[in-house]
Amino acid sequence: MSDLRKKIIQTALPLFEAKGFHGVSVNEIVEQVGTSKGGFYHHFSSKDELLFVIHDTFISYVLENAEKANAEFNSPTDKLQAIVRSFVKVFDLYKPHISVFYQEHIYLRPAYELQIKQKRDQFKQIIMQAIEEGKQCGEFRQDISVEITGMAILGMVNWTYKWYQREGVKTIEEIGDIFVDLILHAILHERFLDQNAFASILLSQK
Amino acid sequence: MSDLRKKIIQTALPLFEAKGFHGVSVNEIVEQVGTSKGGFYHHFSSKDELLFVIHDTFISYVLENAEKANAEFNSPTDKLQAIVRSFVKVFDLYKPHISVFYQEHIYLRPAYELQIKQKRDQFKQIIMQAIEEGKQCGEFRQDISVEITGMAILGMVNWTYKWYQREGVKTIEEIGDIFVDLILHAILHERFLDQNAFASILLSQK
DNA sequence: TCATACAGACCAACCAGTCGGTTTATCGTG
DNA sequence: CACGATAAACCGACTGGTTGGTCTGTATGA
Repeated sequence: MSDLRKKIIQTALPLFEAKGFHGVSVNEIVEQVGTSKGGFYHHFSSKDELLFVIHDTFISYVLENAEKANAEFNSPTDKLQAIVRSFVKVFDLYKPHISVFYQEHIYLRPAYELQIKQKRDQFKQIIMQAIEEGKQCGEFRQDISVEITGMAILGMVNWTYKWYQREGVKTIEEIGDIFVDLILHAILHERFLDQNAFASILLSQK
Repeated sequence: MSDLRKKIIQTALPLFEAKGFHGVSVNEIVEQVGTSKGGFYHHFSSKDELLFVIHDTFISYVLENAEKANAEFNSPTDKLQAIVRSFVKVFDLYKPHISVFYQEHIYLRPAYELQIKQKRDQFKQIIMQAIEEGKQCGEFRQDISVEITGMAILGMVNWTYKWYQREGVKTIEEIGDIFVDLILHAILHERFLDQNAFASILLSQK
């Protein structure tokens, strides 16, 4: 990929994050980059395409990782753990992307929106399926709602983009561990919850 | 409050929710309402004020409820339960407000932004304090991080605005119950987690 | 008569996107 | 290596359209 294209994306990202898609004009972007309107529109067909590219790089990465984790592990507990851990890490790598993703998705043109939605739904499906499996094979509690629990987990993790800071007291890995701990305490079947069994499950993944 | 002012807010809300603050022009709003630019600017000093009012009605309501719940109960478990339950209910009452709140807050002018941020921080503080108390008095696990757990709970609940639908299979009260159940399983001290003790805590609130 | 409520033509500012033109890199050929 | 040609990369003045906000005027009710 061309250098200028990369530089435009890198420059636009924090601007969008801070001021929103409509708070930043193309003129402002090209000025910051040190290029021109011509340069911009040589690499992007529209301002919307820039927005789409930002969305897509993030969601593609997340989906890929989730599919890997999903394929690698067998037990639902291990699967869910791996998915959550890798998902949380993304918030360190792609925080600006994610902020833009969740704040500005309304402004995506329908054709773009559709592509993004498909990948997002796939990702959601992977999580829901892991919970469903865990319920059926008895690792998770029988009395949890798959749908609501899935959305609760998604919400808990997704919300990280609102508050996570690289300079904070906890590293992203620590945050991931805490999330996994909370989730497993919340949904694991009682028989796995005594100290030793639980510790061994937690450690099995590290 | 004047009828027209109310009607403008009610009309603008779903428009902002669907198309975003910048996707809806003042002309479009006044056309839908059946009034004129003059009518609009007689009641609002700017388009931004309309955005602020939407933010403020929601966050003020949430904060008020949380303060009530906080004052009414003594044990941290009861407090946290009541706060979460009342918070979740808000997503049924104020869903459009909340969508706008989380999607368009970047576009608030600094002076408005500051007012909103203060109330939001107060609310956050109430939750954090409840968790801290629960830890100290032994109702909650000793090994949880107050900050991260608090943000996890906030995220789980806040994210509801992305998926909750009034016509869905679960009512908002049921969703609230599930959230409380997940949270308490995740953070309650083990000694409260055997079936009977837990059921009694859950029921004590209903 | 006077203030409040509303109407709607109007304006300055801004913005995404275009387009003719210029520079720079690439490469085949003698 | 030199040279010319072809295309890709980039420049920036310009435009058509839209937007938030203003201002003068009118109607209504106390």
